[in-house]
Amino acid sequence: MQEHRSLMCAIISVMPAASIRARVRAEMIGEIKAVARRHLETEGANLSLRAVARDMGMVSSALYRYFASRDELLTALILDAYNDLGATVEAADTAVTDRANLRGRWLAAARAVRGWALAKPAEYALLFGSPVPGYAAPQDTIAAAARTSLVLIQILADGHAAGALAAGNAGQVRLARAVRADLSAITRQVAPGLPEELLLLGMTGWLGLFGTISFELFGQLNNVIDARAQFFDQQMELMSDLMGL
Amino acid sequence: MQEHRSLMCAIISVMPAASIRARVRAEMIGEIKAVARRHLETEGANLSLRAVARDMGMVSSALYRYFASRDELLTALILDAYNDLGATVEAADTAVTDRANLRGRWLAAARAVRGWALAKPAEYALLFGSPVPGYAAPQDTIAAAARTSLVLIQILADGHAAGALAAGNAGQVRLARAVRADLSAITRQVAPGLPEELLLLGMTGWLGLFGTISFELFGQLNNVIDARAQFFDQQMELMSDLMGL
DNA sequence: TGTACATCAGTGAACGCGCGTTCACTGATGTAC
DNA sequence: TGTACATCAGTGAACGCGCGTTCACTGATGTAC
Repeated sequence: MQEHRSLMCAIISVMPAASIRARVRAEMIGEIKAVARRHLETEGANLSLRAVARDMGMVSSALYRYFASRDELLTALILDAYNDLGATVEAADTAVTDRANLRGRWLAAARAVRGWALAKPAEYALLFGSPVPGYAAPQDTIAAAARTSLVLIQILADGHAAGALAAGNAGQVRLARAVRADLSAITRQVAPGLPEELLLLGMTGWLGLFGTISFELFGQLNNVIDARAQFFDQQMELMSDLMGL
Repeated sequence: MQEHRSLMCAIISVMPAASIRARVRAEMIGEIKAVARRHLETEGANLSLRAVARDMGMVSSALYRYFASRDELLTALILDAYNDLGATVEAADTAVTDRANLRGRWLAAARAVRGWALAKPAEYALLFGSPVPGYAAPQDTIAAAARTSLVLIQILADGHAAGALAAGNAGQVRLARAVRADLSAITRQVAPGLPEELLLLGMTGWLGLFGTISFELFGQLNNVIDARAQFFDQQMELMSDLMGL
């Protein structure tokens, strides 16, 4: 963040006057979102424009120079959060140098999701918690939302291409026709050639991953499991076995 | 509900005068909660006492004769919801006459959870969605919250007692010490003798169950899976295999 | 059986606060000649 | 290089609405003698 800001200053100093205003504007938008994110932490999705403005030492109407409405600000936050999570998980996967180590990549990605969620619980809740009443997510968020899942699908696809997943549980899956149709619509778009049976197992892992994190964050593991990190790892190992990674 | 009410009238008619007031009071409380539940549907957890009062044709301050605060009403709703879900799942399990049909019992229980969630999405979100900001669930809810999980644990325990789960995946689980401690604290209380490895698999099923439903209800399956019911069944079959049911 | 009293449900006004959004405005910054 | 104009950020007041909670009160219902 700090570096980001000084980098911006450097950029500004070499830019023509015309874009300074644009640059400052971009920084303002960033700052508003940062303050709003802090508010999410305590208030949940009941984000108050006035409170954000107050924290920035501005009058509430000034925010309308940057966002046309409260919903638009919320959308920006959601989009950022999806991208932030996606980038984090992509980085975690990429950091595993042995690309053939599928289990290692899965575990790294899964732990990255959990780490991000624990670090930014309010944003996690915004993405994966109960829908905000009266708010409808626009189409723009779909691509950003997909980034995280694509990492997992890529791991499966890599394994399949290398023939490493032949011995997994995929052979035992009997797919219902309608489910196969849904799944093949996905593979067609993002991983041609990936068997639907394998993708089903991948979704099991995906659901188990987010299910475990949601239960931890939303309090369902209170008084049940204390060794959270180890429990999570244990569950992810099981998912890994299931997928044949 | 209709029957319930006429039953109450019958009861009232044979009761001493003193308890009529108490009876009416109980009915009032029930009606307030019913209206509040309807409001949850559209407003999420941002429940407004004034709106509830308005819908009942009362002045908002009148509600304070029945609930000391908004939080107390919320708590009552949460408690009711946990018990309602618990009773529904218990009934679904009990309805499977062949008690040795573990897979059938698991699927029946799982489908009951999903059916309840789809029928009462707002209440599901209240229990399993993002925590309500500023609201802390009191201890009273713990027992009610456990009812649903107990059904699943009982299925595992029955299977274990019958020796039916010996061939499952439990043998391959290597438990971390701290996780084993957490799990054995649970078995000691509710299912003595149940191996911790088996309970871990049970929790995987539990997490997969709620993870799948949450993703469906909270919109994460939009544009991904259309054949919801069949997809759910497919996932639950996989969980069933995993647990060895 | 009848009367005095206590209990309780519900009222209506008020307190003190919050919110999103609009609008006419002031001044500073950037643009074009 | 200097000046007239356009753009834009931010102000402050207002609109019209919401909220939870308290409090003194009225009247009806139940209780005790």
